[in-house]
Amino acid sequence: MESPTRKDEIIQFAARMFRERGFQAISMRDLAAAIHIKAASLYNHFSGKQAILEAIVLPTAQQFTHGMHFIRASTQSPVEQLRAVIQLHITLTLQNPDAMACLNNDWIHLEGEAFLKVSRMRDDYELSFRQIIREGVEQQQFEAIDEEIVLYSFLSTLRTLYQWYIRKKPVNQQVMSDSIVQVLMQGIIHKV
Amino acid sequence: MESPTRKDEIIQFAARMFRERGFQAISMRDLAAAIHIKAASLYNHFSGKQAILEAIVLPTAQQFTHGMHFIRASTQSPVEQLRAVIQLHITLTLQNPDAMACLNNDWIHLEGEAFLKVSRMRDDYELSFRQIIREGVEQQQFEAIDEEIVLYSFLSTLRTLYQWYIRKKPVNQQVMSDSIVQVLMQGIIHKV
DNA sequence: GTTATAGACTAACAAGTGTTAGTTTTTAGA
DNA sequence: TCTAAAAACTAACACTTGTTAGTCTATAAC
Repeated sequence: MESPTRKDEIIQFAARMFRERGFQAISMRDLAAAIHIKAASLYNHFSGKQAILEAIVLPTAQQFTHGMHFIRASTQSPVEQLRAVIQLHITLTLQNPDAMACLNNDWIHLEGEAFLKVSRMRDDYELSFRQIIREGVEQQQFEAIDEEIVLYSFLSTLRTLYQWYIRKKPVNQQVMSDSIVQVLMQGIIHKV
Repeated sequence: MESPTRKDEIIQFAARMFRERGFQAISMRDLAAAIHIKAASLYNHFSGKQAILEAIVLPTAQQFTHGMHFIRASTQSPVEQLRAVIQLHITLTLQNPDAMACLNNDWIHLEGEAFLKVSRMRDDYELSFRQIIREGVEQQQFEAIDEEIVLYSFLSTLRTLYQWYIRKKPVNQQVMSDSIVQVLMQGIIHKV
């Protein structure tokens, strides 16, 4: 009953096309044609275009929520938690870059309950992120810098990872992670 | 002949709406209604929807191109040039945040010559950015870090500035600039 | 072999899309 | 006041959109 083939194939193609041209720019006929199907046949698998978008975005958003909760529940120091968050973004991005793009660019086109759900998850995520930074400053692990700017700088960088990771050839996840951690944490200015 | 009122008003409204919901999600009737006009009347001012998008995106892109050329033509050190680039982004973003959003999110929906033009400008811009970083590393003003990751981290942060600057209340441009420069250049880790 | 089901199909709908043609109104300068 | 240009209008076009209804077909279980 749960043969994962067809439905998942649609999701995968949709994610790729939404990423490349945007949710609004892709019609059900475009999507169907890519799978060599007629548009009406998509409705055997999904209740509509919105349902496809939800099937892409919601699970991805939930992975971030769970990851962040796990990190916050740990006893790690702020520095270690921040490193773990970076690692979380890298892992999820490499795992499904197309879905990451949709989560970042097309979540606004969700409607009704799904939209509210993702909105809340984004808010919660940013809140947790902000708390890690605050604790790091309080414990003097971080400089006394503007929290909002750190949050925004980190999140911007991590959220657009899907646009850039390709340029690193056979992406060595550990090397990449170390580089990002160094740039974000230590800055770029040469020390002494 | 060059009364700037009506045409500019359309551009301004369009930029705001494109920013909020995306170029593809806004119809000519949506845009017209926002100005209390009928859709057909828009064609007295623009040849079409594409022309409106171009009128928003192209001038903004050109401002970046000119700014970068000016910086590269100077005799400043890599550190100073990088600081100037950050300043350029802040200035242009505060000057017209809606247009910045369109340049970042909707330039893909440009067609024909306009698309190619903006594509080239983006490539050139990134190339210059990369050169500044490279020279900084060569002259040992920067750490020996992964150039691509620095480029991507900086550009991601600066390009999404329009999403965040609002949270700083009566935006003091100098204070904001100093904070961003510090976070990006020096990192966040507390030193000794 | 019969049958149930998943998954494809055709045809069509109502609404919305960008755009054009032609016409009327408003505005501003002589 | 008259006139020419700017800018609004109505009406319609050809096409695309998401979606539905109803039907046919292949596959797998019994």
